[in-house]
Amino acid sequence: VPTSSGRKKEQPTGYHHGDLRQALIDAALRILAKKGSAQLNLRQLARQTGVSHAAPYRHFQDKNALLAAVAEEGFRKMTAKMRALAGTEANPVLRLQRHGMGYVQFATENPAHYRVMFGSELQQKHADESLAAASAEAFSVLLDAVVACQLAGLARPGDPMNSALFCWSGVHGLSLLLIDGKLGPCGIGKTNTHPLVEEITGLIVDSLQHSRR
Amino acid sequence: VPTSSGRKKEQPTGYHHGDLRQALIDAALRILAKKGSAQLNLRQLARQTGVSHAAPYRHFQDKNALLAAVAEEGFRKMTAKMRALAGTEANPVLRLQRHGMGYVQFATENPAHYRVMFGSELQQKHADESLAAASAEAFSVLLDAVVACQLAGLARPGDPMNSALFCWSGVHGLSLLLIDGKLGPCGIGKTNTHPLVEEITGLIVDSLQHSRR
DNA sequence: ACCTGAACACCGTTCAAGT
DNA sequence: ACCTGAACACCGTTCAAGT
Repeated sequence: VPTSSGRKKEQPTGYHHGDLRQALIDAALRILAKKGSAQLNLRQLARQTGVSHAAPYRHFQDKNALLAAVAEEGFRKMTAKMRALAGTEANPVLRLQRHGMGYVQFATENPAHYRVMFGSELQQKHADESLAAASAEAFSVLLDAVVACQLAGLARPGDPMNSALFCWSGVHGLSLLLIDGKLGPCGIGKTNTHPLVEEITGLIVDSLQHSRR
Repeated sequence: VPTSSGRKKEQPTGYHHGDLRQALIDAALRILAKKGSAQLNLRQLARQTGVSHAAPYRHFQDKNALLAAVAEEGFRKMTAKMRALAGTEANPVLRLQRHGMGYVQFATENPAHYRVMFGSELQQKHADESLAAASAEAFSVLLDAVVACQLAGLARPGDPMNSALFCWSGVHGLSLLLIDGKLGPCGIGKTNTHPLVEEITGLIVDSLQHSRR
């Protein structure tokens, strides 16, 4: 059975939406941005989308499936941001740092969305295949960058997995501390990123070079 | 007004409990350990404690206040574990690493509890003073250990805050990746800690020494 | 195929009333 | 002081019925 047939563009049947599924996801992102995950519920989503509270069940098995779709979109956007911030930078160490800064930037710009991606509202994350794939692709950006550093002799050799996980731990922890406001106010200016972000991501990538282990 | 009068030992009045407040917290911890935070609700807690569903409101303003108390107890236990794992170790760098391992160990042994401490179920964490104090004390363990490293010339000088936050980011991120199973099965054996934990906490403390910044 | 309306079980919270 | 029972608003989910 095709698991996601007709997912991208549903026929505009003359019913309320050509793509209620995407409309629900968009509404969820709006709620997350404005109110937070505590206010996110299917009935409210249905109301905002102009359908009955039972309609979402035509597109999602349950609330958890909706959350999984929201998380999946988050991973795609985060991956794009990580790649965008690296731009055309040639130095592999700096590329890795820019990926990390992109990661943190996505998290601090979309705190509630980020929380859905990693928090416990969303149950059994591993059960959703396409969510797992989107998450793996984000990680692969870090992993590939670490390998590039190794090839250039700018990171300790050996299994790149550990080094990449170390980087992920660092940016993940940093993001959450920023979101929780443990490191002071999160949004300093509009486009400016927090000065600590550059410093700490720098510490992270540096430690890949200098480690004695 | 005393904010928490008679908090430790309430008089056994002959009513259902000498200390319903603590009984509710204990019941919450039991649910978190066995079922996860999704199953944690006041009515179930009241049922398990043998009181009506309205009784908890005599001791907690709302569900959020109960979660704050649960989180606070988590920070105390985590602080104790961080101190315990350092034991009588003399080397300040190794002490710092042991603190980090204790942090991760608490998180992986009590994943749902840890999630309440840092997740978004609990709203406005900063509003609860005694929760903020318990959280700050846990952080101070790391901070003090970093200062000790600096005094011994084993960590770069300068504001120890950044270095401590870097360490916290690392163990926080590592804990969550482990809890989410991104680094393979979490509980390898009963008392054995994951081999990656020692390695990555080692990387973290090492980077405090070797950083060029 | 897609959506509606009623219905069920459940939860957070409040409040008058009980001991 | 501490607890109970009824009550209200709300949510997730299901299902027969509509177009």
